[in-house]
Amino acid sequence: MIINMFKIQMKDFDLEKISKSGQCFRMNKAVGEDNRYTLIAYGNYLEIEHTEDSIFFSCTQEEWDELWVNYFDCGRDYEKICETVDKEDKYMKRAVEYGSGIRILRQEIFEIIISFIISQQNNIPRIKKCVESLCESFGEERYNFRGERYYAFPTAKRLAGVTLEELQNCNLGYRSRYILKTARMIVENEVNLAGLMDMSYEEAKVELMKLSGVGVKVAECICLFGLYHVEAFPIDTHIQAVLSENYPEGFPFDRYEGYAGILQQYAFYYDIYGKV
DNA sequence: GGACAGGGTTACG
DNA sequence: CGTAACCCTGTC
Repeated sequence: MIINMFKIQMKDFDLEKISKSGQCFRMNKAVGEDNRYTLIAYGNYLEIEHTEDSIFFSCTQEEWDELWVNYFDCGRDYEKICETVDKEDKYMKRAVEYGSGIRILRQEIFEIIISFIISQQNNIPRIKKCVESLCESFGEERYNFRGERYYAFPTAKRLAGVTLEELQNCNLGYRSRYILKTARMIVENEVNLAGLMDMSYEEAKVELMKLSGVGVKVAECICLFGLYHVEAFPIDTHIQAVLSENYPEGFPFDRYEGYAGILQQYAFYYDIYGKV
């Protein structure tokens, strides 16, 4: 059915959880297919099918090596990370078990910046709608291997050139102003995206907060999902509730130095979906 | 059907 | 430095 299926075996890889974990907004379950997902990233369209013992990707080995192996963070051992959780930490033990299969994707920086500006005071289904609307309106039109049309995420240059009225058609609410200003700042090189890659987490965070609509929380999300600083630990309303309920003495950041953000992702997922 | 909150940030006082 | 205002939808 799918042309150029590339097959791998990988543990800790659950598309359902990754797609619902609120880190990416363009990965979706294929309609009517339980184990198949579609994804648009870095301008490419990908289908993924999960069978009992293998995962199939609609790409060549070359494309896999060049892009997707890195995108799915295949070089990291998530099991090992989960094993470092304190046995006495019942909450985090449950969270990593419940969220087993979650990975942190290495996504495109500009897409992450805009997506997480949209995410403020917003919920995941609506964020997805907004992002998709933005892509349909301003993203480059392309065709997948099935001959179906899809849209790449808009470039900064394209967004910087639109009017506020045009943006508002995407139902972004008050975030339209932020997005337009941020896109323009990036095009004007007031914040240099390539430069961000070479900065430390703390430096990148400060730099990102120059952008309109980017405060502490959004900057930390961008660092975690767009720059792959897995030490970034964004605290939103969910995580805030988790911390005050389960870590009244404070979260053990020292124990998880350098990768606390990955545990944050498990906790976030568990808090949203794990409650009975 | 109106009120409210949803992965916050900005711009005031 | 605390707090209201900001858009827009889905949900109650």
